[in-house]
Amino acid sequence: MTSISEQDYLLAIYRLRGAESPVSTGSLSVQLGVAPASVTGMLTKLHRAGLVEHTPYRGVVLTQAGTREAVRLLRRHRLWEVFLTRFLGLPWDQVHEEAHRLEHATSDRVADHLARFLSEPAADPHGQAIPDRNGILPHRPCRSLIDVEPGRTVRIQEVPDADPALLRRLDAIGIYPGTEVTVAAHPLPDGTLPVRVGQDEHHLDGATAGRIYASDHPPAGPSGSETLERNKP
Amino acid sequence: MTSISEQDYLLAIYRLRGAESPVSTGSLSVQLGVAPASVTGMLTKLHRAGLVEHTPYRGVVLTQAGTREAVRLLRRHRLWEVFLTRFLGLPWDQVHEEAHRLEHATSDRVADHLARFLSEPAADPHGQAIPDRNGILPHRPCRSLIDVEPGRTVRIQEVPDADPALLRRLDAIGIYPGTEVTVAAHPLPDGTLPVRVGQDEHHLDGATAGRIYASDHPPAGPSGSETLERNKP
DNA sequence: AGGTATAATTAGGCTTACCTAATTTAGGAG
DNA sequence: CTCCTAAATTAGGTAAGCCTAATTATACCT
Repeated sequence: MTSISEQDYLLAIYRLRGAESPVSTGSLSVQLGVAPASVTGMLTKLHRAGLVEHTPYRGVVLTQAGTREAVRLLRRHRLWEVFLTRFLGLPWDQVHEEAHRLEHATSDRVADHLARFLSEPAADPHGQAIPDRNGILPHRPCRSLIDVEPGRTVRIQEVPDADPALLRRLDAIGIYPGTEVTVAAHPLPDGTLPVRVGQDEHHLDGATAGRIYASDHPPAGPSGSETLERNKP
Repeated sequence: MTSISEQDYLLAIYRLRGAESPVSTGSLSVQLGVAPASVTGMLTKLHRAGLVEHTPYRGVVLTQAGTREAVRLLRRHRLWEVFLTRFLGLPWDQVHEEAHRLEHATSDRVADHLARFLSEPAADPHGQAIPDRNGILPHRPCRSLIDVEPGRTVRIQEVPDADPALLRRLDAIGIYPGTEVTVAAHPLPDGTLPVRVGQDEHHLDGATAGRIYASDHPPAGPSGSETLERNKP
């Protein structure tokens, strides 16, 4: 039985790409708001439980079992985010925190019923993909805004979900999944990226632009295959 | 900030009528599945926090602050039970356990939005009243089945929510909020109470009958003021 | 190659919430 | 009124999960 703390660590490692490449103690310490020494202790514990491969001073990667558990949690988290925005009408900058608590209190049974109730959604309000009940994450081809060539118009697929202030800013300038934006130029000397949204031009700071993902789409047709639902009812 | 454990104790005390009269260490120990010594320790802690009035060897009562907190939790618990049965289609014998976990992961904000989404329900699937957001519990006049005079027909208002096996039995014989039952006779020597439900007669054991509550209602009209929703969709 | 800054680990403690075993209290029976 | 039993409390101990401080490893720079 994994505790809430253990679950938090597994999900944090997963979010830092720990299913693919080693994650440092330091980055986990920042992500979880915990002292580095505490991370080391927990990693040892998760290692003994077979959820993680930890090489001292070299970082940590999730085992298959650890990845499975992390994806289960990710599914619960994002399903709750969908429910909270779509049915309870919570603004998209508040649902991450709420879902973070609910994800640990959700049985498989409830998760599956919730997914069915929500019509098996493919993505949460921030556009992040929701794993299916077998842990399969649908792969969508998209790339970071900083990798888009200047002049190209793309459709926003995904924005970072954990920073409420950032989400309110993005909402204010109209950037959310489904929006069309045009990258206006190369990044400026100050590191910001000029983008056009509708008639307006905004500058996104580099860190933000790097964590917004978009897909190319036929410039001719205004609507692609399927449009993600809006974050507010 | 009250911990999950503290919350469990407060709600357990409340359920044992600890807002009205003293509750013993032993009954809490049974209710929570914890050693009596652990209860004493936690009561001391809750006492220091001003949530509880504890007189050693004499039992514990909730203070006003403790009652307020317990009722907040009760509201969350029962709101989730309504959601889980009405929208997710979970059977009524499973929702207590699920709601017990969710209640601790629910902010005021989510509780209020959930209540609005559910149309401010007055009772959970077991007929137990849901406090409003100010902590006011609607009072419904009803009495235990063992207090009903033989021959009288009453309408079931409330059944105990925590025992899945019992709930499945009640469901099988058609006893749930809204059902009309007739108390067929005085309790038998073996302690069971004969009741008629539709055409069938069943014997309820004393402990069960004592925890089922019913209201008198006009024998003429088949439907009272408002009928509680059924436990399954 | 050596020295040093940074990151990670070990060592030692604290708090929460539980346990078992020993002791104390309350309250009824004789 | 005293004794006895059941219930409750105190005493002492464990496991999780966090902390700070001290130590050790890595890797970069000259």
